[in-house]
Amino acid sequence: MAKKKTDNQSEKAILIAARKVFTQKGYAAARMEDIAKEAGINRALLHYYFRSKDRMFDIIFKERMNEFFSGLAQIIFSELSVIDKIKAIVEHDIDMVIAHPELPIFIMQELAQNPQRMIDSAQGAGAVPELMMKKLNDQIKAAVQANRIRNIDGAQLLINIMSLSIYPFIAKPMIKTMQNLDDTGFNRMMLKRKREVADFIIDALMP
Amino acid sequence: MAKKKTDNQSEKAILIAARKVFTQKGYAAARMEDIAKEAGINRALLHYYFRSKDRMFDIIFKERMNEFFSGLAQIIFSELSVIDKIKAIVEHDIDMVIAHPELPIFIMQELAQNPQRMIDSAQGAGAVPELMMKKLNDQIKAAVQANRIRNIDGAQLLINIMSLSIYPFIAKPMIKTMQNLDDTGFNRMMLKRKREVADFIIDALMP
DNA sequence: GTCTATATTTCGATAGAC
DNA sequence: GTCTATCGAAATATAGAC
Repeated sequence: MAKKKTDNQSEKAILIAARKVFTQKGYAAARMEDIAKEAGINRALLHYYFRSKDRMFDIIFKERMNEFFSGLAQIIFSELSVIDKIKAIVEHDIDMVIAHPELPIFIMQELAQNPQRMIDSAQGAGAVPELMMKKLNDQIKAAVQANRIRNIDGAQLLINIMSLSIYPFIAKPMIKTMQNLDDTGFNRMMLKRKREVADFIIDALMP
Repeated sequence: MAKKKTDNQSEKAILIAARKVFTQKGYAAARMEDIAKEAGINRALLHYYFRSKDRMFDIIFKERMNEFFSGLAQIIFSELSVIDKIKAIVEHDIDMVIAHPELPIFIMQELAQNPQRMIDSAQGAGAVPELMMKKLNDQIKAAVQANRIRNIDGAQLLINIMSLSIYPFIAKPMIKTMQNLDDTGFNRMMLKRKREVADFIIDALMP
């Protein structure tokens, strides 16, 4: 039963393989042959299921964009305090990139090649980005008025949180070399960093 | 005199073009034809001067790596105070990425594809990374003892500075869309951010 | 040194048998 | 649905004229 049909097993295997290869190598360097081999099937089948490399890439890219951004909105719209949201976003982002280390470079590299993808994606999300920023800024304003934190622009705060959480994984080869770490050591450092990043941001916001 | 020789004008034009095309598109997506067209010459000349795409890329990549890292060492080894070094690194990094916005993604993407490049480069620099970190950590220790700043690991501090300065440029398409900015607006925001990032870091370090 | 023409290889895509 | 074989386009690299 390694052959024939019924089951959409091959399609699933292809999607898993495509996700891996595209994410690791990027669109331009990814080869249909790589994906087929990774999926354990023939190149022709890729076209049977997905017609072209471009269409396959579109599917994978949208999926990965969603993976990258969806957690953030959920936390922002939750009822946590500002401080707890900072902690939650750092926790979420670092966990995400430990689980998917190549995701940030993949997303950012492909967005740089085709920024329109970001605009399309934002429109697909309706007014979510605007609502998110409003929710966050309102909450910051309240906390500032109660003298719980210093004033800061919500957008800048988000950029700071994501920078501190995600950039180290983008610069991973650099950090591993300079700190003389292997993959295990790097991940251990990043797990420890969760706490340090949250504290660092919170310290900077204390009045 | 648009033709014939003597002058190494063509070689220079090719290097400039290669730098631009490789940095914007990355190795895999860059085409020899793109580079030739950008340089205003024929594809065959690229091979005459540089033999292959790989050799050309090596030259450009090393050059750009150096461009990316050289400023940092200079500041670390200077005689500025810790606080002034933080300001100087932020200033330097943000200026650098405003001048060369595609540099960080280029470096990080290609390093991810071939981490060995980082190791080679670090060896080429001798013991510079180690010396750099020692110098910084000693200076931090002294400042902590004098109660001028809180304790922090030098490596973590450097990661934080570079994250806050460089990541926004890696995430540029994302930020432009979410903040509804054009390129001018984005750069204006980043220039303003110089001060904010330095303050943010320094606030987090105040005892 | 520079160009045109062409060789060579690689890759995405399709045809057709099973 | 899956495979083998092959087409045709694109991309790197080289040969050879000027």
